[in-house]
This record gives sequence, structure tokens and C-alpha cells, in this order.
Amino acid sequence: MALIDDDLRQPPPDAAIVDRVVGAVMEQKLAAGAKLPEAPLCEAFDCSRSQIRRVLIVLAERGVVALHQNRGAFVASPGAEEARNVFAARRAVERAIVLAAASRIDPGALEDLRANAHAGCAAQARGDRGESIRLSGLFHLRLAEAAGNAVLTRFLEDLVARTSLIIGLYGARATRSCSEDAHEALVAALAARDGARAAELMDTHLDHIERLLDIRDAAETPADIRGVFAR
Amino acid sequence: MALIDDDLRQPPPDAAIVDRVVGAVMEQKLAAGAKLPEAPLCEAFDCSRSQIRRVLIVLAERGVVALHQNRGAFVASPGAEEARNVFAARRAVERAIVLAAASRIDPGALEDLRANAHAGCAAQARGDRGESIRLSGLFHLRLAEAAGNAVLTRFLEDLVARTSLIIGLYGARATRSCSEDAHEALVAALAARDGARAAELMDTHLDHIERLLDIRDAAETPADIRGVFAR
DNA sequence: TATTGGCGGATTGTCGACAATCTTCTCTAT
DNA sequence: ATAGAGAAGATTGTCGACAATCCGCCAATA
Repeated sequence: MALIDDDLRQPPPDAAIVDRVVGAVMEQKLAAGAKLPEAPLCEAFDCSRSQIRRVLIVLAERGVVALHQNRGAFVASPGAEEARNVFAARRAVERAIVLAAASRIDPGALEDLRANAHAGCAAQARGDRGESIRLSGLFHLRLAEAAGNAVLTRFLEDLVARTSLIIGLYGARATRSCSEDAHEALVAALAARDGARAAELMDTHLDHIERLLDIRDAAETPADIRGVFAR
Repeated sequence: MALIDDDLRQPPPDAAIVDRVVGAVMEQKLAAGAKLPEAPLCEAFDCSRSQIRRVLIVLAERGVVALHQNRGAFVASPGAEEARNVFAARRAVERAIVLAAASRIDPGALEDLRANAHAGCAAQARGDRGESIRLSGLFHLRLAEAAGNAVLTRFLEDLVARTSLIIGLYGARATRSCSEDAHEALVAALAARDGARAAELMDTHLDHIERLLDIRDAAETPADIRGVFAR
């Protein structure tokens, strides 16, 4: 029996909390603009306020939450320009990732991706939107890991989370997060070690997702009046 | 006369402190691995410990400092693999930046870059290493701003700072931070709106810098023994 | 009825104090 | 003389309390 780790739970490490919040954003459990008060977060992860505060700083740095002076933390709500910039950045980063992956991916990782693409296709076929989104994000992240560049992987983690927010904000209801066929085609190109083709497919894939969205700044709300004169 | 902002100085905002530290790293005033105790930082920016602590978290998130449990903050010291990954990421990010800049840069920004490249060349000619490094970094960052993608610009800010650390760690004494000719050639390609050529030049430029370095993991130092068994 | 002003509760920001850990110096024993 | 144990000092991590600010509600007035 464990003498340590008794029934009083120890608080999770910072990174775990960050991942949980990012995960919630990616699965669209947290909508863009949602308030994130400190007290509920403390209870949810039962930890101290200092820890939550630290986590919120990290999330802000990643562009997933926005901190407003004396008003607290909110899930980020990217405007039209930022949304387009995120997609452009993703194209740049993922292009480099597939090029690297094409030349160094191992059979195990390849099979992993294939299974993921297949499962995603199935989830989408049976209308399981949440699982489909989750698997789609996971596909891109696993691919990044297979490319073996931790710096690019880190960049992509942030971009994927922000993309989820963007899809939630600008996505029409018909939007499927990822056409899973594209993932399977990508796996095929990677299996053939055809980097150029994989890069082309990835670019088309991301462009397709962006085109399915209606990225336009919303008409100014009463709240914007505040922003105009803020500071 | 100013009634506000009297002679008791208010502490600078977090972002200002972050920029100062990043700037010090870029100008090689702070060597990789240097310890950053909280108390001296508090005095330097005369601010509270909580603020410094917040800043250190941000810097850690950017990969510029490393936080060790109960040991404090240190300027990051990228290993060989991380160093190569940073260069690969820079190639990906800067390629996207020059492609965007080639089609949308305005004459003013172009002239700004030209002047920077010229000044950098002069600084290098007269052996002013510090100024040369500073201008070189500035060139890439200004170019990123001209590309108009804040997300990519942010990525590049981190990468440039980390590159400075890498050059400090692996650069032979003969290493010039940037062959400034490359910057002038880049400006010419941008002026001609030749995105493909600019991308090619940038890739060569970064590759050249990387090749001038001797990126290999050092033999394990006594200090590393601690790290191996830490935790 | 709609807008303004003000009050109370709630939330956030900051500071100081204390506990935990690490580092360094000293002393001792082999 | 060197290695190891131990104590003193310094540094970091965490918590709680207090001040400052914001939000929602209610009344008052035009």
C-alpha cells in the first residue's frame, strides 16, 4: 500500500494544468472569450491561487488566453487579422514539419498516423464532432513529433490550439474540422518518402480548412466603444 | 511641471523588463548558462520579487531562460540538437516572412532595411562586434515586421534571441554574426519583389551562419553530473 | 421609461513573512 | 592533505492577508 500519495491529493504540476486547459480549448469545451476566474480554476485542479496565476501567464504567452488588467483572464478571441496570421504561420511551420518527417519518419510512427487518420475518418462518418476534432489535432501534433524538431513542435502546439479557437469563432456549422481524406493522403505521401508532395498536400489541406471559414471581423459591439478609448 | 511621475520612479511594466533581458542576451551581455538571481534583478529594475518572478516565467516560456527547481533561473544553454532545431525553425519561419514581405513591403520599410544593412556593414568593417550583432538581429526583426504577420514575428523574436545564445556557445572567434552582404542582397531581391529569390537568399544566409558554427555537444562537465541525477 | 449615480459583494493585484532547499564554509577524522 | 559531515547563510518557493479595482444591483431623476 502506498504511504506516499495518500488520499489527500497533491496538486498537479503546472505543465499538467496548462495541458488540461489547452486540451479543453482544442476540444471546444472552452469557447473563445470565455472568462477564466481564478477561484473556479483553483477548485477544479485543487491548487493554490499562485499556481493558477502562474499557469495563466504561461497560457497568455502561448496566445491561448488574454489577460486584462484588473479584469482577469479570458480565453483568447483572435480577430480576423490574427486568424489569418495563424493560418499563414501554420502553413510555414507544418510545411517544414512534413519535409522533415518525410525523410526521417519511422514505420511505427507512420502506422500510428495511419491509425489516427482512419479513426478520425470513422469518427467523422458517425458524426462524433468532438472526437473528430480531438483526433484531427492529435494527427498534426503526432506528425510534428515524428519530424523530430521540438522547437517546431512547440510552435505547432500553440498554433493548433489557436486554430481551434478560430474555427469555433468563424466556422460555419457545416465546417468539418479536417477532411480526413487529406490526412490519409498525407500518410501515403510520407510512406512514399515524397516530401515535396507531402508539403503540397499539407498546404492544400490547411488552405482548404481556412477557406471553409468566414474570417471577418464582427461589426463593432457596444463593448468596442470601451476599447476605442481604453488607455 | 509634472505632478504625476514625480522623482520616485515607478517600476517598468513586465514587457519592458522582458525586452531588456532579451536585449541583453542578443547583445551577448548575458552568456548562456549565466545565473539570474532574483534579488539583483529586483535591484536592477527596481521592482518587486513577484514581478521578476512573473518575468522569469515569460522568459522561460520563450526558451531564453531555464528554470530549475529550487535552484533558480539561468540563461538558457541550448544543446546541439536544440541548436540545430532552432536553425531549422528559423529557416521555416524566415522563409515565410520573406515571401510575405516581398509582396507587401512598402518603400519606407525597404529604405529602413537598406540603411540597417549598410550600417551593419560599416560596423562590421570597423570591428564593432557588439553593434554588428545588434544591427543584424534588428534587420531580421524589422523584416518580420514588414511582413505584417505578428504571429510569425513573435516566433522569430524568440528564435533570434536563442540564435544569439547558440552563436555565443558554438561560434568560433572568427564567426561574424551575419555576412552583411547577404542582407544587402536580400534587400535588393525584396525591392525587385522577387519572393522566390529572396527566400533562396535567406535560406542560404541562415545555412551559412549555421555552417560557420561548430555545433557539437560538449563533453560532460562536472556540472552536468548534477543535472543527470537531479530529481 | 431610460439613463445616471452610488453602494455592496466579488475578484484581482501586490506585498510581506515563513518554510524549504541549496550553497558554502568550517571542522574533524582518517 | 584530502574527504566527509555539519552548521550557517543565502536563495527560492509558497501561503495568507490586505488594498485596489471591477461588476451587478438598486434607487433617484429627468
